[in-house]
Amino acid sequence: MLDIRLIRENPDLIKQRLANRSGDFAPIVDEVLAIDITRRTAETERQKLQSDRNRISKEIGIAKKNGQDTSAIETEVRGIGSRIDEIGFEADAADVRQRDLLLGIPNLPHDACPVGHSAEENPEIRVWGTKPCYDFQPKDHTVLGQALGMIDFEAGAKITGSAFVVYRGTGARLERALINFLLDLHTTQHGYTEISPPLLVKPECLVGTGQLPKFGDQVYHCPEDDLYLIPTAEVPVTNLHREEILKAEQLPVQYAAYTPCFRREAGSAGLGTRGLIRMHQFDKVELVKITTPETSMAELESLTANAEKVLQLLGLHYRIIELCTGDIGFGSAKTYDIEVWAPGQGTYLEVSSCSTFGDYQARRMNLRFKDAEGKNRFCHTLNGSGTALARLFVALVETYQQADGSILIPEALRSHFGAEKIG
RNA sequence: GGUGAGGUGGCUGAGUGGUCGAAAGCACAUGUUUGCUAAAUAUGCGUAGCCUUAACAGCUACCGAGGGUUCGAAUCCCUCCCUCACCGCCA
Repeated sequence: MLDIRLIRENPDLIKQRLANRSGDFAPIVDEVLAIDITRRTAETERQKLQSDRNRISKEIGIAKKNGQDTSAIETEVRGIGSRIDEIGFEADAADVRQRDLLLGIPNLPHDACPVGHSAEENPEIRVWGTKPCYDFQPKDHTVLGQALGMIDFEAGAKITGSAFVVYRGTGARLERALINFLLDLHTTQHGYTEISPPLLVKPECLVGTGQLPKFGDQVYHCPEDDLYLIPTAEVPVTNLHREEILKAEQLPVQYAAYTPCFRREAGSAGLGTRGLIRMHQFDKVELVKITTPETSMAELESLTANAEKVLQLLGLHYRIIELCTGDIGFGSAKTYDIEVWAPGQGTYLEVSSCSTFGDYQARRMNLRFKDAEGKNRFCHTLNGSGTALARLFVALVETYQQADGSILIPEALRSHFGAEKIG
């Protein structure tokens, strides 16, 4: 959520910076400005009337104590009360409307975010490793995995539906080994505290991180309890500190959480995403940081480096893409995507998206810290996958496939997996 | 799910209709004093909104949440949430 004061004082600057995103938000900004005036006018009037009523009510109390008749003055105050109700209704309605509008405005792209219109303009920042060469035609993970009995799409479709998968045998074991490998790496080497959160959250948590109200069609909802299945651990973990005022010395907060993620992927059907690449449910280890405004940009670099370390240790070729203003997420101020090479696909797969949200999420969830001067300020929040499991699974299986269809397990993963190869 | 007891400021804890944003204590901050640690003493010490300002100040709201009664609610009524205890059920 953007600061209404900033919008009020620099409307043109705000519009200009939002114009670099995809979508036209100038009309919403104008509506916010108009409703802001309505709201404040009504609020001021209400407060004046409340002040009058408070003063007169006190006088009534004193008069009654002295045994005086107060019926006339009580009638007068009753009139003030009904006016307060009327103007208050107006003020509250404007307040709700203003907040709704503000929740629909995306974050301002950071100055360091490259300007561009679409994904084609995302600059490549760096590349690690090289594409592996094979003296045979590398196979797709669905072919390899199904031949080895690791993954079963038919079973997933049978018990739940399409885009759900059953891992079995060595497939399930590989998934579990990867989860443990990732959590161990981030908690013991990178200083993150492990979190295992609920997978169902209240709507206000999704508002806090930005999925609601605008992207409600992408999350699974349990209407009887008004709870949502998390689309990413970012939601429960960042919201751990919602409505809190942290002490400056607590920062940065660093959490690593493994959770399944649930996404409806509405509108994504038939987009040529075969196999494990786009599922309604997938595992992910998420990294979340809560920082001061001064350190967030440096923390984004270290967060990204922490995620990259995963691929380096597993020996998987990848590249870092920086998202341009036309392609960054709704709440993001600056984002790096990590894309791993999948030989069977002949393409790079996004396995991590590392973003700083500035104070955008913190405002939505009222997450603050007390600075050295004792002032309460909004924190900055960051998160990135460290990493998504299903696509990591794909890259691993496809990269380490052998001519005979077996899969070699990279050195770093062997102690977690408990074997050197599959098949 | 049932019954009972509770939810007040960072913490403890008063307050059952009237100048209560809320006593007191602790913690914290600052000053003073006894040449240090410590003690004593004074002052300050919640969050947000509105209106203003060079700054201060002022006003309004907030005592789990939301409604209601009233001229006036932390205090009375209703609904809900949470915590604790016991019972039932259960991985």
